[in-house]
Amino acid sequence: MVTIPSRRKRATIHDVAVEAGVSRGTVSRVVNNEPYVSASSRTAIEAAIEKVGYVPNNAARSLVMQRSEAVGFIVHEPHSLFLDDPNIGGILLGANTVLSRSDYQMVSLVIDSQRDTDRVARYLSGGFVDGVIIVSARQEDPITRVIEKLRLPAAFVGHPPEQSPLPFVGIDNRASARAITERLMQTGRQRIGMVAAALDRDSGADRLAGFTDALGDRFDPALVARVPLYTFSDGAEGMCALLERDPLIDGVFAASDAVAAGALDALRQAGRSVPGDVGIVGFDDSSWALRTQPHLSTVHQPAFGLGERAAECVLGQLRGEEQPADGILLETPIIWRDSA
Amino acid sequence: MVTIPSRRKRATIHDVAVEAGVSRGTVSRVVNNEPYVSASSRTAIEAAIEKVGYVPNNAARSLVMQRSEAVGFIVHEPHSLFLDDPNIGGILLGANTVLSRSDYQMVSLVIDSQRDTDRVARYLSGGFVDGVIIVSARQEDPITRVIEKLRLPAAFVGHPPEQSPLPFVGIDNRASARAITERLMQTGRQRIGMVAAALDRDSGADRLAGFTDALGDRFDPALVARVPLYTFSDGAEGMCALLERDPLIDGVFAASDAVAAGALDALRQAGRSVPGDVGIVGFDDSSWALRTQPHLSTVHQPAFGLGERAAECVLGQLRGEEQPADGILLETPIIWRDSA
DNA sequence: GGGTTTTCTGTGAACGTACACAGACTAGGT
DNA sequence: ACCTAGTCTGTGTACGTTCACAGAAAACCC
Repeated sequence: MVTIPSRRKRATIHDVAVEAGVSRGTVSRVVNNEPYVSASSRTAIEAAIEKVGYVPNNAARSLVMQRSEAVGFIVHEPHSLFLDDPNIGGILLGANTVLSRSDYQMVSLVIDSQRDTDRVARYLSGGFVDGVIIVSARQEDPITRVIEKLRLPAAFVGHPPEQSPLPFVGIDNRASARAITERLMQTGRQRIGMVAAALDRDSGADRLAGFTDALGDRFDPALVARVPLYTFSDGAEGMCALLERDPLIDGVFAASDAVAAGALDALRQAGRSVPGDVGIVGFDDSSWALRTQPHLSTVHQPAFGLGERAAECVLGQLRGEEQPADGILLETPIIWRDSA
Repeated sequence: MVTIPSRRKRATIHDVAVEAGVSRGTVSRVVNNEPYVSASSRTAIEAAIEKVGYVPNNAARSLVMQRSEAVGFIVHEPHSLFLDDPNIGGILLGANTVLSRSDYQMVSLVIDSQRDTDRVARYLSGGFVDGVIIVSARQEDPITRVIEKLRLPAAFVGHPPEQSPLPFVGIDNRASARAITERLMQTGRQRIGMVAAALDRDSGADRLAGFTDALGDRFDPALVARVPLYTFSDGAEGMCALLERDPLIDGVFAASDAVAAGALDALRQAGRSVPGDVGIVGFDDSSWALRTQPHLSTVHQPAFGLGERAAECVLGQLRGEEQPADGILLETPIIWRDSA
């Protein structure tokens, strides 16, 4: 049998008590900054803590307190999207800011395989977190079932799974898509198409629906190119398809800024000028929008704000406040730049 | 006094035992898949688990087992870099892949303020993780002190803090920078400059040193523009400065792909063609490299591999294997594309 | 000086699990 | 019929905290 090398044994509250010549209770009071401890005991205990190198054991603490002071942040995205999606970082930072203010530790859990899913479900069940923020959940997700079963305080960012009473915070993709498409029409574009992406997800489907809403009678299904992902390369591909179907196209709504950047690249290769020959708008107002030439007109997605609100929602539940049953939708201002 | 709403009490192993008419020990054996339990007990216990909705309590388990089966992944970057840096995502995914394979849960902790630093230090001390991977640590970091004090198995990605015996995995920035600069010279560029960034960090300083190494006698300090960050906008700014100092410049090493993309933009605005008038190379081989026109020649930084190796290093320590005292350096192939 | 309040301290129980141990029962061989 | 080995089960203890409680000591008031 292999012997596991014993890491140096950690000092416990009991060691400190012995060293300082007091009892566990008194040490506990000092550690937790409670009143009713004499100055002499306090200094002795502080010296003892320093001497033996004591750090409290959170596992023991959270066992007896029945809480961990931590909130999970679950990202459930395939590789490529996780790396590319500019929103996730903003959401994460927003959530972390709010949680940090209340002295909660945010722990992010990345799900990247079925094995991950099961392990994260166990992790959540295990009492390592008091609440959870979920970014882009899947339908029929074991994670969602665990949350409901445990009544774990939770908040979804984006759409929550169907039939689920869990709170969420998101944006109105459909209305935003309609609004920016209308602006595109108002600038006099005649033949307006869309590079629609990620139609298997709510955000993708809603953006297409908003586009259709805005065009009304003028909607032409031939002018919609469908691509699988919100990526640069899919954007370029979609744009090529559109140009082939209608060389006279003069307006394009790209389902995201990354898609728009790809489309822009395809337009340049085809020799079209933007915004001269073709006007193009994106969605997200991510860092992509300022990297392109010209800069993208787009819908601002308040990623940081989404993270903040989701965190506040979870903290509210932790404090026992009643949360609005239906979700919160954040504003999505339209940013008008040079690409249309 | 405010009453905290009591969440429904969770079922314990004891509840399951009562429900199934057996003892705690037997339930524990079923839960942990141990032998020596009769078929009848097993089925009764499984039914009882399902009925009472039992999930093991990790806090209790990790208290008694003295380990948590989790590894921390600490990201210590200011906002803007965290969002922009294409490497972090790759490192994270690589680490998660390896940890997942060994059934370890990766928990990422983002440090974004002093308050975060202290809280993360407490978190690590608390026994919530068995090991830790640190991306871009700071000198004089409380985190590093905690790790040394607890003898927590750790691996740094990038340079470890000075004087620290902790293992790390990284790349040889200096040699890589020299190699790509030499390739730039071999293509016949005569007046070669550099947009150097992040000189307050090891990676930035090493890349400049490598550039200097390669040029030898031909090194001209006037042809180095220094900018604070690895960003698109700083790259554009640095390139403008170089063009002003020497309009005849015909080769540029940008300290990162993002910097190179910015420089490319500045060159376009100045009416220079790439690679016709000016050859430009980047560093990282990030998603930036294929988004530019022309695609960037660059140094491939094996982000995913760095994450994998760091995770393997921590797992090795957890298994009690001796680790190489000095760090591991990964290969950085040069990718030759169209920009030079 | 006797009572009351306030401050301070120690002790025992609990949190939910794993593990060692002891004991009971079964099966197989002589 | 006896011993042995293997299978199965229950019990007590430990992990490191927090918290309620009980009591001691000090401070205050008439």
